[in-house]
Amino acid sequence: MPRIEEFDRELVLQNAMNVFWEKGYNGTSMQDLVMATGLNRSSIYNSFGSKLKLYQDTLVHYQKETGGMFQKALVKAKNPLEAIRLIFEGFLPEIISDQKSKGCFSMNCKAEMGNQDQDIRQWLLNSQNQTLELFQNLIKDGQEQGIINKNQDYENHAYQVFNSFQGFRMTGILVKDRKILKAIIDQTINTLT
Amino acid sequence: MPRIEEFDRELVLQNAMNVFWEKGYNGTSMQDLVMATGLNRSSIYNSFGSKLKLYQDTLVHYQKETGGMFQKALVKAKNPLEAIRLIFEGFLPEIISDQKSKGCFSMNCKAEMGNQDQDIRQWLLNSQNQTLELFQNLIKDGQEQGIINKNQDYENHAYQVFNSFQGFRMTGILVKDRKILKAIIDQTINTLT
DNA sequence: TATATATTGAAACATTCGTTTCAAAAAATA
DNA sequence: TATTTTTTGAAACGAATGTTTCAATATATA
Repeated sequence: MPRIEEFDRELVLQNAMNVFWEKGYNGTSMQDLVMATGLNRSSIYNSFGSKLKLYQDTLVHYQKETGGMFQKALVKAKNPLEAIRLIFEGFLPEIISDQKSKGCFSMNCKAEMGNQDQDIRQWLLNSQNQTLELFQNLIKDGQEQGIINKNQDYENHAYQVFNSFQGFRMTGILVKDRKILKAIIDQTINTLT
Repeated sequence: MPRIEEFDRELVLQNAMNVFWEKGYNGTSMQDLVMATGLNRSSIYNSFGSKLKLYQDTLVHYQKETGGMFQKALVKAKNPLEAIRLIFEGFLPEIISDQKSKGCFSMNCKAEMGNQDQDIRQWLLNSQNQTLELFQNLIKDGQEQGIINKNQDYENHAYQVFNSFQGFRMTGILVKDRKILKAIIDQTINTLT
């Protein structure tokens, strides 16, 4: 009996995400979202509840996207060390071609909303733990294979890589020079070998 | 002849900065600023021009503050390597005691406003260059003194330290464990020795 | 085809936004 | 003390904010 939703939910989330990404949560108006998604105001509220809920949905959408990039790197890599390198390098095209200087959606979210909304804060913590665990597992494997040094235990190594990765995303906002970015990746990998 | 300004300009900037820092530019309303500074609306406009100009003034105020912290580290340090360590460690108290999870004002600004206002973008670039030059000079000195390795030229080393520093400020938003933060600093210093 | 259900479009909601206005108040100079 | 200059307080500005409303529209089932 029900009339079915006409729009492509993932496409709407993609478009909404891009606006939030560029302007931030508070910098984005409902009117911006109406124009970017092509949906009517009432359709947005009917399907997503509120501006904040829609924002949270775009965060999950983003997580899926980046999760896919991580998986690609894991599949392509021949060993754990190369996997970490490929994860970093996977963001190079996005960083360099980012004409609008949107930066990283996740970092932007953390800076703007990490201390404003409890649900978002929890999402950020979960996302952080997921990334840390991924690095931890890779480094543990690498250490067992003798590819990665044991100067530090795998937890500390993982935090260091995580730290460097976050710096990488922030640096990439104003630094677009591939050579410099590559050097930063090299140095991060170097601390593991 | 003129009636003199009654308020302490630096104190007003300090209070305004704290609001912007916690809520972001777009998350802060003029009413927030009136309450935080104790000034009347018209006084704010009369003395600072607009919300955006006031924000820009708080950025400069912040730069003075952090510049002071950097100088303290330089004075206290016995060598360039220790200087870099002290710079990082100088932010530890702020990070750990940051109950509101405000993070780093400069990182927040970069994430939210770096692509929204040309003047702010330019300020961020200047600020970045200043920090990079500081690190470059320290590392060049350290290399000449034989304290810092020559695995990389001083420019690349500086970018790596800068990158790690930005990661440090972002990581510190959700990670408050002193041991972990110390380990991140240690690893950053390690790449230089 | 008739019915039930959900989505859609346009308008309106109260509230808040950043900013302006202007008369009253205050202080330094003459 | 009189004058000049600036700040201050309170109110008001139009525009924009996020959200709600509700009749009209569209569709899958019976």
